[in-house]
Amino acid sequence: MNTYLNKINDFITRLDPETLTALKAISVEKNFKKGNFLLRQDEVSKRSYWIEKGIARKYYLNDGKEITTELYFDNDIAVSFDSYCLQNPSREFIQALTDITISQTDFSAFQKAKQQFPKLAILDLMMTEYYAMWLENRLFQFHTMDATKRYNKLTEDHPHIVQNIPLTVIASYLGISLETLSRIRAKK
Amino acid sequence: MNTYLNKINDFITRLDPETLTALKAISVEKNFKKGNFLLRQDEVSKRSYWIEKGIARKYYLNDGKEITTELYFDNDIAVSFDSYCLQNPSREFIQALTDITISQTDFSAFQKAKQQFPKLAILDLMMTEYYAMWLENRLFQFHTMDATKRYNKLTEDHPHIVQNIPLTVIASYLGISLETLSRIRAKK
DNA sequence: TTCATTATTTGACCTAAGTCAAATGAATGG
DNA sequence: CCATTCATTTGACTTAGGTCAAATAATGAA
Repeated sequence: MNTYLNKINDFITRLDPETLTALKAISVEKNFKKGNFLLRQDEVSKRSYWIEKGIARKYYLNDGKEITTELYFDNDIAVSFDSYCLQNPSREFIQALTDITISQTDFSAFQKAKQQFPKLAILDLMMTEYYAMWLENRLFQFHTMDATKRYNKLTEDHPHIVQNIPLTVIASYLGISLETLSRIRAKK
Repeated sequence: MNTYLNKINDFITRLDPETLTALKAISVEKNFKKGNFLLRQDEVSKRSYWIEKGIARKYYLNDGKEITTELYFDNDIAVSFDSYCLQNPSREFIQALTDITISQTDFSAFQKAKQQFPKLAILDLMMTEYYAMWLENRLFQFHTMDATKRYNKLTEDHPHIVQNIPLTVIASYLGISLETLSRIRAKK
């Protein structure tokens, strides 16, 4: 999987100067304080966020309970995907879990740029493919691993996670209750 | 969601003749008998399958148990996604559940065609976006609905499903045991 | 038809994880 | 430095859904 991220990075670094300039022209750097929202429920996701530094998450509410669908670290792209694609109101929130720096790219400007610079369409495709594979893998983990295994896998993949993120968030990301997570951790 | 499928169809019908010809040139129609495999585990997914008529499914084995990850009907695209993108051996099987007719498109030919006809890259992007949204929705259903609700939703979305597909397949698609599915059906 | 094989149902019991409630620990503003 | 609020743990109990085993359909080939 990481192989594919490298491929994407290679692709970006090898872009011709014009395309690269066009991409930079539609991106802006911004900062958010811990706890603040990059996107709220019911807003239309008009931009994507490249996380330069810090941690963020995406979540939605179900029966008043938060379900965290994704955690973002350095170099991840944060976006409420269906809201971004369809330009519909989002059911998800995107929130900074630490102070963060992001580079945001405007949706409609990117749409136009893709027409003019076909390589940007290819880039968009590769990133979307990466996200789809990530989603497949997440489904796979839910189907084949119990709560303990999922937790172990997560801490293995992101050892720094526990230091920085409240357990409530981790539990909801793993699809288990806070209490169950606490018990899993107690066993070790 | 269906809105997006319409958008994709519109896009295809409005393609310029050259692009359309290029697309058709790399596609071939084929037939498979019920029970036969379009793709087996460990094979590399070198082509995508547009289902013209019939039903198919994608599944993998876990502890000797089948987990069905997707059901395909008319006009769906069947592909082992990560195997197709990365050209790695597939962990999934794709199998005809009825006699089916498909139109298959070669991976590497499509890659080349995308370079020459940028609109094909856009088309690929739209289809991939659709698949990612579908995956998000499937995850959403697993997180927010219990077995009964998932079954009701499935029969609602695909009323013809029960007539044609063995319950074992439906159960594994819903992520429940055959016995649980049987009990859910008995209640109604 | 009939037998054999496969699909589905039903019953009895088990288990991972959830819920509710209360206790303890940590962190932060005043 | 205390008090209040938030985060985490622990305990007791419940539950959705799984497992294993056996009983019925249903299907299909000879």
